[in-house]
Amino acid sequence: MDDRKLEVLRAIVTDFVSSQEPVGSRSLVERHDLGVSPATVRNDMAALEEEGYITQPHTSAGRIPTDKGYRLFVDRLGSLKPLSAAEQRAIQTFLSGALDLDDILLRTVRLLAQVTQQVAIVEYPTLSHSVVRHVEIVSMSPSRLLLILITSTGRIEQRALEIPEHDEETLAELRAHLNAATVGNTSPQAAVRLSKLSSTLPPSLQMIGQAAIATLLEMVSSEASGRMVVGGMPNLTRYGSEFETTVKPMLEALEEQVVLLKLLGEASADQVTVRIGQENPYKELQSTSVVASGYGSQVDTFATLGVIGPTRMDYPSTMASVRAVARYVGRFLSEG
Amino acid sequence: MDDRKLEVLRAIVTDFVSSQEPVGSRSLVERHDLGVSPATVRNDMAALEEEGYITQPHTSAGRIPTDKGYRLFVDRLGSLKPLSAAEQRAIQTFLSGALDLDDILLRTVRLLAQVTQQVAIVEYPTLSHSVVRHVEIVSMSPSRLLLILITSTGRIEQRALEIPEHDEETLAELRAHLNAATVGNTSPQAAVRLSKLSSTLPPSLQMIGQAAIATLLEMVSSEASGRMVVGGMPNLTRYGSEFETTVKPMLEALEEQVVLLKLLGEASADQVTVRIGQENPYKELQSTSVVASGYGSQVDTFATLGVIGPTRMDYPSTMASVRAVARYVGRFLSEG
DNA sequence: GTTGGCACTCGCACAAACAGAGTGCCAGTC
DNA sequence: GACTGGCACTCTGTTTGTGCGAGTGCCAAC
Repeated sequence: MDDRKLEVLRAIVTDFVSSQEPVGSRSLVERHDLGVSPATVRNDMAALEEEGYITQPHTSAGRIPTDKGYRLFVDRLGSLKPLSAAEQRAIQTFLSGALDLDDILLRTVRLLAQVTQQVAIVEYPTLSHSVVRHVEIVSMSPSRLLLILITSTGRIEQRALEIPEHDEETLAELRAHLNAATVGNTSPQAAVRLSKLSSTLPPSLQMIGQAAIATLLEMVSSEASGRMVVGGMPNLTRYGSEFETTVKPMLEALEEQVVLLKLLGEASADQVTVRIGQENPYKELQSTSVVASGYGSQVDTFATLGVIGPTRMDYPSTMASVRAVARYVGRFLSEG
Repeated sequence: MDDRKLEVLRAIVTDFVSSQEPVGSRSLVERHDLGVSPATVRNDMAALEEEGYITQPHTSAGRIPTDKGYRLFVDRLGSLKPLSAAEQRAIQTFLSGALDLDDILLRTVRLLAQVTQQVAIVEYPTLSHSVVRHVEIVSMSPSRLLLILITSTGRIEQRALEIPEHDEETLAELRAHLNAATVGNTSPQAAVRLSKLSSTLPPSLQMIGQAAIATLLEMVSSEASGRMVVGGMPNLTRYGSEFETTVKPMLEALEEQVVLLKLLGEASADQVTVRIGQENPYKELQSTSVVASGYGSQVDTFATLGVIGPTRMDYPSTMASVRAVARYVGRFLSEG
């Protein structure tokens, strides 16, 4: 593809993103040193439109990028825009003094929303990549237990359990068994060992033990129920005009964890993925894009975080911010 | 105050709530059996406006209620509208099969949002009214502990703690002490007993113990950090027109836990409170109302739940729904 | 106290006219 | 062959003007 045509596309994308209005040939040459006349640009535009990278909302209006155009822009033209000094400083310091995992993720999502000026989403670290630290059994009432699972990333999972009857000694014994089987293991390992434990339990523990193990297995392998935090909702008001097409479907998606999870998708740490418009799996979200990245330690990916916004977003900046935050949080959580 | 004038006010409020348009004297007599002519109604309207209960957006438009008008309506005219059979059924069944506290509250907030068609908020049960069930200490790394507090309402509070060094035995001993001091006590009681414990710890536990007790005290008395769940955000799209005045400030409030807490205020169980327009503590939310109710057992109020929406909402229905849901959840949690 | 009538006031919807921005195409130039 | 200036054309958003309808306030009559 022609070099100048690419340059024109880049110019169109950046101008449209900043102005939100269709951009015409005249203003294009005025604002960018293309070294050619508007007429020439018009020819290039016609070609770009022919190939499906841009389109015009109506005859005799300027051009706006199509999803395909954005895609090309992101793939071939999008040098990540370096963060400002202030942003870098913010990212370096936003976690200092964080209390617990909840707090860390809350701060993360806020920061991400703030620097990108969009809606941010942070997934809780998934269990499968973390190591079981402790299993606790607590008696809530004569007929009710609470099983608690604590992992190396600080995540805590709880589940109630109905049980016919029990005494403290039995519970202590069971607790010891469960911990012996799981602590220090990753979730998949723990699952295997729990299954084995099930058949080797002393008779006195059979009743309660089986139920507890079943529940614990569920918890350990409950990847699907990945919790998440959302922030930056007020930024939605910046898209005032496109209420129906953008804001409404987005709010609906944000309400449904499952949808969100699917949207974020899976990404290994340090790799920023972009889903543009109809590339993403829900047709209601055709006019929104998702910029996501995995985060984690050098060896593991804990989970995913990202932002969601209108297709016409500032991809270079957003991608840079997402990557920077993901890296920092990953490192922070690995150390802790 | 004149009986008929009250009746006129009621008619104006209900009509305006359902149509969202200023209501005039003619349509008023057409839709309500007032038994008088439009001219008479006009006189009453003039009086009502004089007294500040209604106002007209511009000369020669119909009237709309003022906050004061809504207040009078709620106080003196608002017979709670009974729930539909479908709603009652929904409320009776929405909690069946709930897994844990998180799940219960999530379902609650969804239900509330659905039946009221507005944004719903549910506060987590506060610690002060619940009883400590268990305290757990988990070693996360050589220099790091995780303190976990479990209460009778199923709420779990966690906090990380930096510690110089420690071995398992010491921890076990400390755990025993902490549990002995707190289990079975309400938060305030536990706080007192923890303070006492602090001075009677064996020397071997002094170092770690002091730090742990300090942290635990914080957790036990951390009323302020009441967590909450929000749901029904998509309902915000129904106020499309009043973006700036209603939706934006609402989104901003929803992002800030502290603001939300203050908005919900405190209410004892089984008492529905309504804050209309500028009655609530944030001037940005002048055009929104909050309908809230405490929920809990017969003896205790656990926390508050409610909905937030535009001042022109259907108060009778909303209040009825909030009350019904609050009652049901309160009962459910008391039994569990 | 209530009612019918009437003059008056606005806001809003609709239409027509207009200005501006942008395009596509063509003929001329380097 | 690629680029440019010019020109006719198209379309939208805005402005301006007009008429309609809903609603009010007031007054005289019942």
